[in-house]
Amino acid sequence: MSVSQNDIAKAAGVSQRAVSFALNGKPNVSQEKRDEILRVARKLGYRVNTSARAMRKQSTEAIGLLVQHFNVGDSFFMGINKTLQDAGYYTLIEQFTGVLQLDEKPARLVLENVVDGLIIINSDASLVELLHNKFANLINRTVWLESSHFADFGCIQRDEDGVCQQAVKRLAERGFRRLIYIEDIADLDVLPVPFDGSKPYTGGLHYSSHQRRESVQKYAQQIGIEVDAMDAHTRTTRDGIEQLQTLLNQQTQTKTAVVAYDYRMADWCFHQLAIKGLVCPKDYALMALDELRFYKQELHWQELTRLSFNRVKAGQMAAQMVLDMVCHDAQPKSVRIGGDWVQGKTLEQATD
Amino acid sequence: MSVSQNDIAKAAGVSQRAVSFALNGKPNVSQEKRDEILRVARKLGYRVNTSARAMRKQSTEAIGLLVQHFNVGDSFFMGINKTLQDAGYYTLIEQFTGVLQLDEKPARLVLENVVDGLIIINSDASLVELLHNKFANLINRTVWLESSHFADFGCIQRDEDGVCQQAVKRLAERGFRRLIYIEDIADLDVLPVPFDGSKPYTGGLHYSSHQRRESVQKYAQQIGIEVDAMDAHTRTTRDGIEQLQTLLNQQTQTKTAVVAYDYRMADWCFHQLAIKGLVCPKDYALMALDELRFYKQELHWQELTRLSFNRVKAGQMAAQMVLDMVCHDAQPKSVRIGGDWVQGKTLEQATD
DNA sequence: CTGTTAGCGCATTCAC
DNA sequence: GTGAATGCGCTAACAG
Repeated sequence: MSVSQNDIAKAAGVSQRAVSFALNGKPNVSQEKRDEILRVARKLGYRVNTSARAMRKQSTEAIGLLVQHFNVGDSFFMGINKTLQDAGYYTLIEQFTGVLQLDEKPARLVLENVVDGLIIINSDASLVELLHNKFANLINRTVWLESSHFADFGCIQRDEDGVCQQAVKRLAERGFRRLIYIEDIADLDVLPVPFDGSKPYTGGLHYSSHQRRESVQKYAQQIGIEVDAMDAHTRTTRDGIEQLQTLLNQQTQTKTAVVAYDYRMADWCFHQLAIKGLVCPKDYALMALDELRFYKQELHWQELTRLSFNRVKAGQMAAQMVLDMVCHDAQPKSVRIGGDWVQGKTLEQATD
Repeated sequence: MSVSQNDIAKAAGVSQRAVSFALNGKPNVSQEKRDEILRVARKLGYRVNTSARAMRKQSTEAIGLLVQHFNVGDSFFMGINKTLQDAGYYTLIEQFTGVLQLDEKPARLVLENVVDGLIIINSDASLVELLHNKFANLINRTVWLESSHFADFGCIQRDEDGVCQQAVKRLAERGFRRLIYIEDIADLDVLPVPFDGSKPYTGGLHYSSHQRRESVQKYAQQIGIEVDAMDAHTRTTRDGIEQLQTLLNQQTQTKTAVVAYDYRMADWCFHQLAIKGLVCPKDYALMALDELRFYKQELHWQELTRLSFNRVKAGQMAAQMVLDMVCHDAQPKSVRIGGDWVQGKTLEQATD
């Protein structure tokens, strides 16, 4: 069996209170007793019982992470976990698919008093309602990271609009007068089934899908730049590339750039066009509105011009925000985070 | 404050024992009392206090996930979390960098009695020693997933050797008599620093880096196929592509295929060679030994011939294994999991 | 400055 | 079939 504070107290010939105080670095224990207690504790291999402490303190010192899917979360996770670790908090992670139901397993995180606070990544509106209706006590201890929900406090989003504005502005500066905006809004109902037979993510489209297209068009129009927007549907059909090729062939004298929704979309364009014999940047210019990468250097394709969103930092911010809520009952203001411009060779006239 | 079983007992006019028994579906409570208790519990919005239960049951019903980095874990996470959820267990996640020290934050997971079992992903030998020396009680409740450690039980690895054998065999069948094996063993000391200023992963090379090269060479040699092995160093220098191009140009009459360590390496080859004007599969054949993707369809590059490792399933196996250990004191046999051959257009003579 | 003691919420044993 | 009583390991109020 594991050794308790009581065991230490007996072994060291002191009271259990002294042990608790010594272990937690509190005053009112003489230095010699403190030293002796720590010595014995180490010798006996004492380890706190987190459950007991949590019960007593009415706080689990754990933060829950509710995610729709894991495949975009890695950089967020790193930032979040690092910050929580440093603050002495545990990270409890739970995946839910689509709309979270109260009777589902992932809901235990909020149902069973296991977390002091919550970080919710990539959620849609349904979860907001659920939390507001059923868990009002949690709502001001919840941070919404990259979720469609954006209220006065507790929300962190990438500044989609600002990023698009920056992209259009930079392209205009480089003389581009026509943009082909390409994204990949999959029809969620017809997505193929993953390996394990489970349902694919059906929580609705990420809000950025609409936002980026709209914002690019808006800012391009303001400066008088022409935009052709298209949807590649790479996950359901395979014919997007012909459409893109046709659009590129319409390129007359007007300098044209392909603006991809994100790194993957750009990747797909590059690959598919290469198969068709079109080489970037010789035959066309290309940039991505989002990078979706962990370490900067992990994007092998350093030639890609892109707006990179620092998700590690965003994760750190989210964790700090939830800690402020939990520890100081604060209501930290919501923020939108901009993107970092990374100039690569896939854009002609690289002048900076 | 939150409502306890005692509150329910008072409200329903029964004893607390009855409440506990009713809520946990145990016998020795009359049906009418049971119904009434459940009704009251629902009305009052009762939620279990996980800490109290854990303390009483001497088991937290939580499994810890110790990871070196998050960026390869997504598919593992999905499988693991799903299986643990279904079994009613929580998933506690903690990242550690390089060699885990006892006085470091991530070690709290094992230090503080917060988990019933452990899944360790991508660890090197140092952690094995640590656990054996200091936490003998945890060692037979630990599953090593994709870690360099491979003992009699509790280990799950991709069958590196078998996968390479399969790759060589299939390439031989298709008439390839020369292979260029390419990988990317970065010099870890000179890796650029990530966004956040933190140290990059320095836990040593993943064992597969050595294994794949060796196995490919071994099996090729057995059949009399020539192998040129090279290291691209894409993360530190940029000149790997010239070497690859040179090797490809040496292609005389012998049918040659490029065998990439993983999807990313293949991706890099494809991109860089495209920039040089070399198109796949016209100018060269290409395959990857590992896919590293979440959903099958998420690899936009469906043309890539690859050996795909089902990490979601591996994650499920890992979770099941740790549950068997925790719940039934079992010592499940270690396993090596093979790869699935996915035939794409990047390999000529696709005949199956 | 130190020891005693009372719960935190739950599962379970024991007497009835 | 049921209620009273116990203790898990810990923190903190209280008394000495």
